[in-house]
Amino acid sequence: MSGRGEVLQLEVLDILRQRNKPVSAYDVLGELRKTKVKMAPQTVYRVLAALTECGKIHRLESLKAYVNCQHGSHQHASILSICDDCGRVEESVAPDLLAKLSKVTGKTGFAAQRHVIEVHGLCASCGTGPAPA
Amino acid sequence: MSGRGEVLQLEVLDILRQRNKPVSAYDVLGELRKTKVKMAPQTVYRVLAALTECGKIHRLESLKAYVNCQHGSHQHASILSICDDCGRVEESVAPDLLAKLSKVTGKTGFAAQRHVIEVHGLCASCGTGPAPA
DNA sequence: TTGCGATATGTTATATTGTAACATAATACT
DNA sequence: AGTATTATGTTACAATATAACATATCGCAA
Repeated sequence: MSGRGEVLQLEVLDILRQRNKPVSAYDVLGELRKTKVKMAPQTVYRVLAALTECGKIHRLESLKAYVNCQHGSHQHASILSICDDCGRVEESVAPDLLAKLSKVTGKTGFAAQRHVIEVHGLCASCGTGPAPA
Repeated sequence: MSGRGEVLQLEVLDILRQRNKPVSAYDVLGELRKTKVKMAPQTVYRVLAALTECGKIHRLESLKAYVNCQHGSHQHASILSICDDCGRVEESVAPDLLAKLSKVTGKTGFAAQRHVIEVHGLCASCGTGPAPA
């Protein structure tokens, strides 16, 4: 393993941390291009894949976007709550729920390998006092 | 509500039923274009959105594709098991699990509205005897 | 029944997201 | 050093999705 790409990984991680919201691959690309004009999509996707793989970021399938992992990194699947109003994402961990899920899907002999759990709704701030017009 | 678009809905539903596997919007488009040369993406997406809305089909976010609902139609969120080998999708229903999920994500005051649950893995046929080389 | 507002559908164009394929460079091993 | 292997850079393009506006249909009131 080289150490070249790792600098870029940190840079991308920083971008996600600063935004603290879901960011699309092309947004990341745009950010990177501010300093690296020749940056290509492929490169960004590779970095995002690497970061996702090692659990430092999460991909939000239903938003086609990425967020920084709030726990720094972890292996077990996350439950991601997406506020459809403010866009912020909360991360929950519930191993027992994952186990139950595997059990449910396993009834037919299905062997679960990767869980994608995304919950859309409204976060506490946006749900309670939604500031009427 | 008109009855014009409903014919198209049935046609799309038929395509998904016949394939019995996840189908991309553009695959559906291609199929439709066999008889309707001028069919446009927008139209297909609108039909798919309508069918999804009323629960007759499900969108697989992690595959960017759609499947026919195995139960004909329903309102509660489905748990979709996707076999990464043969591509087939199984559908589970587990209201208690959804309730638990809402409870977990609700700890912070988050109000869940829509659950996206997709499980990748291997189905019974593909997992047990994967036909060695 | 006709006129009009609201809604659905058709059409064109374009935006966004994602990868294939190959060139080049770094690494690791003999 | 020489060479196989893996990572990275680069170009081009494929696949997915939506904006914006035109046209048609419907529901309803005057």
